[in-house]
Order: sequence, then structure tokens, then C-alpha cells
Amino acid sequence: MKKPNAPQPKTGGPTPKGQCAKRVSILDAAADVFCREGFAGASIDEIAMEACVSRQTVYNHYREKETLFMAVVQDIMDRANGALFSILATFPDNGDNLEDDLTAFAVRLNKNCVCNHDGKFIRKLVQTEGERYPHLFEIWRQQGPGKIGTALSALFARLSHVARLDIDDFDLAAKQFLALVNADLPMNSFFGGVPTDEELEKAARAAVRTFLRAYGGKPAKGAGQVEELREEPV
Amino acid sequence: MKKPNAPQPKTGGPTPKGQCAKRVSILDAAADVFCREGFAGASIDEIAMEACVSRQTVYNHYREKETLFMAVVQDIMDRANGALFSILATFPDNGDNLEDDLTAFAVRLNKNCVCNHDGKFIRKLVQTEGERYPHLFEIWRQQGPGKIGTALSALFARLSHVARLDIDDFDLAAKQFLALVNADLPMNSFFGGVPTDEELEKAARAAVRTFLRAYGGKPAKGAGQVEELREEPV
DNA sequence: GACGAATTAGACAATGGTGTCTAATTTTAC
DNA sequence: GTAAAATTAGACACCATTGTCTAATTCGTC
Repeated sequence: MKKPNAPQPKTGGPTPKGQCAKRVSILDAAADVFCREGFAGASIDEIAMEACVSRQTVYNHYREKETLFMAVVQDIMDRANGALFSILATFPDNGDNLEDDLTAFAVRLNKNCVCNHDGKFIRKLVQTEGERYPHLFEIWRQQGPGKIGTALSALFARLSHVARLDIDDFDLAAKQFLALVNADLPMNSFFGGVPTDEELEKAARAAVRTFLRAYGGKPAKGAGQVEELREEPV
Repeated sequence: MKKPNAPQPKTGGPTPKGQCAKRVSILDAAADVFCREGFAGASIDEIAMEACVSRQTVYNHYREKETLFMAVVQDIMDRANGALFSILATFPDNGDNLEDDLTAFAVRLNKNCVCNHDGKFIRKLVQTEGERYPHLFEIWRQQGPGKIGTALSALFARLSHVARLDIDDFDLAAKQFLALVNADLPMNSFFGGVPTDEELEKAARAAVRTFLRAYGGKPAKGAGQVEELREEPV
């Protein structure tokens, strides 16, 4: 029952542009349709149409609907993961201008990881298909943006060494930071549109202000050596 | 997927009789299946099966699939709305024991409105079908739990008259309160299971502590009762 | 018990989806 | 230029679903 024309694994060299372009095109279209219609509601014909490709080509590249679906998920996860870590790398590393720096960071995070197309897709996906494909949810939590919380936690721990932050539970603080940052986003960002830059900025600043009201500024009442911090065990 | 025909409805309590029982049974089953499979993935046969009712009866009561879907949505919205307002009525009205009272309130809110079956359904629904049925989203935002934010806002305003709260934007504070309360919930509450009472309590207390660190305690600089304000920052 | 309304199982056409197959055509590689 | 591979359109079998219809059966009520 093997197909006569088994696709040769390309040896990493100059992969034919046409073929690769089709793959990408299919993946993009499939992401779109799956996101819009859900797994059950998406039809291969619609995907092929949107990818400007014949249905058979879809089946040639991805054996069946579920295979295609998984490939889409993996693709989006990888992209989202890349974006996430590139943004996390811009987390402030000094306390000179905490409010502004954290606000700008929050804006970047929301704009590139949470509110963008991929973020929306993943959230929708985990909610709608997480029950049917439990390992999807597992992958998301382990290797995907689900671990944003722990990553942020470490960054806050680092930051607390050089800035006035009175955090005792970094994990909790990270989760709360994320929650606050999304608290004031307009709800239509749930599906339809991406919030404007102004909305993002406003929401982020409000969140950071509250966060710093809760966690900002060490007591600093009794001692005078607050400028430079002592080393603390992690 | 269940027993083909079990004449006994599963709902306990005062069972409505006759056709009314069937209606309720169908509505319940439909909510279940729609929530699990989405609109496109849900089949009338499955709903009829789960409701222990023939397919024709479903069509007799609700003309077609979309009618049934809308009826389910309306039903869940009404229930959720009722639960929400009964919980909002228990919002603390004095500041004698703010942390405990707000924590208990947050637990009630999460347990009965956010993490329960209806809340999960509505959230999933708005995300998956909000695009296809925009008026669904509109109804949700106007008459449903979507307005929880504004309601809470008024309650915080009331509370601030009799408690030590330094809130300038009640609307924002309400949104942030809600966000914080959900920040530390275990993620599996997203679909699978309801968090345990311990998890709810822990998450709520952490949220309220942070909230009160940010908003609790009016400046009160002129007075001398500062010692009670902030204790043990560790 | 009897009558009418509700319910049931099952058949049914229509539709739309998946996945396979073929034969023709285009693209790519050599 | 030629051969191999990829792509295409279209037909196809198969299956699931929706919504209708009918004839038998059960239920509620008198």
C-alpha cells in the first residue's frame, strides 16, 4: 500500500524552491483555516484553495488531515517560541527606569507574543482541541509559550538583584505580572483585531504601575545601603 | 457513545415532567456536546443519544441545529448571569477584615462563575464561535458575565468608602482584581477539571495580598496608626 | 379503557467531507 | 533536450451529517 512516489528526504542542500514554497503556503493556509473553523470545521478543499494548490498536493505533503493539523501546530509553536525568547531577551537588566522599561517590555511581549496571530491561534487551539488532543496541551505547557511563566520568574529574580523589588515568590510575581498586563486589554483582541499601539501602551503602563505599587521599592526604612545590593542566594 | 436508551434522565431533584423534562434534557446534552466538540463537530445524533431522546424529538423542540445552539447559549448565559449576581451580592461591605473577606469572595467567584461548567463553556464559546456569530459575543459582553468588570468596579467604589483602599481608577482596579484572581490558577482548569478548594483558596489569597499591597491602605501619612498598615515584608 | 399528543425507530434524499486514483500537464534536475 | 518528479483537475467510493417523512408506539389525561 505504499505510494509509488515516496518523497525523497532532501539532503539539506538547495531544496527546490517550488516544493518548499508550496509546503509553506499550505501550512500558512491551514493555520488560517484551522484557526477560523476549528479542526472539525476546516475542510481540506478550503485549505487547498486558500493555499492556491490542488487538494492532491496537500495530501502529498501531509498524509491526512490530522497530520497536517499537527504540522501546523508544531510550526506555530516553533515560531511562537522563537518570538517569545527573542522578547524575553529584552527584559530589563537594571533598575534605572523600572516603570518605563517594564512597560516597554510588556508592550513588546503583548504585541509579539500574546496578541499577534500566533498567540491567538495557540490560545484558541489549546482551548478547543486540548481536550481531544491532550498531548497538544502537554507540548504547549512544556515546550511552548506555556513556560513563559517560569522564564519570566527567573528574569524577575535576576532583576531583583539590581533593582528595588520586594518580591518573595518570583514565580507568583511573574504570573501576576502577566495577568496584570493582560487585564486591561480591550476584549475584542480575543479574536477579531489586534489592539492598537496606544491601547497596548496604556494597558501595559497601568499594569506596571500596579505591579510596582505592590512589589516596587524595598522597605529601605531602617538601613542606608539600599543603593547597591548585597548578594542573595537564589 | 453512551447507552443507546436509558429512559431515566440523570438530573436529580424536582424532575420536570413530560416534555419539559425532555427539553431540559436536550438542552443539557446539547450544551455538553457543543462544548466538547464545537458547533461544527457536534452532531444532532450524539446530542439525542446523550439526552436519551430520539433525533426527531430534538428537531421537534428546536427546529434546526442553529436554533438549538442559540437556545443553549441563551440558557447558559441566563444561568451564568444568575450565579454571577448572586455572588456579586456577597462582596464585602466593610473593611474590618479585608484580606479574608476579599479572599473568600474571590474563591466564591471563581468557584461558581469562572471555573465551573458554565463559565468554561462560555469562555470556550466566545473564543471559538464568536467570529462566526458576532452577536453572540455582543450578547455576552452586554448582558452576560462580560459586564462583571463594571459591576465589580461599582462594588470597589462602594467598598472604598468604608475601607482603607487607595484606588483612583475603580474600573481598572476591578479588572486587575479579576486578572490577579485568575493568575495563579492551575492551567488544567482551562478545560479538564475544576481546581480543588485548596488551589482556589491559595490562588485567591495570593491575588488579594498582591492587590492589597498595591491598593490597600490609604496614605494616612498625617496620622499615627501606621503600624497596622504593612507588616512583615520579610 | 380510550383518545390525542408526544415520542420513537427507521428509512430517506441531499449535501459535503475525506482520502484514493488516474491521466494529463508543468516544473525541476541533469 | 530529456527524464524524473511534482502538480493538477477531475472522477470516484465511502462515510457522516442534516433535516424530512412515515408508521408504530408510548404517554398523559380524562
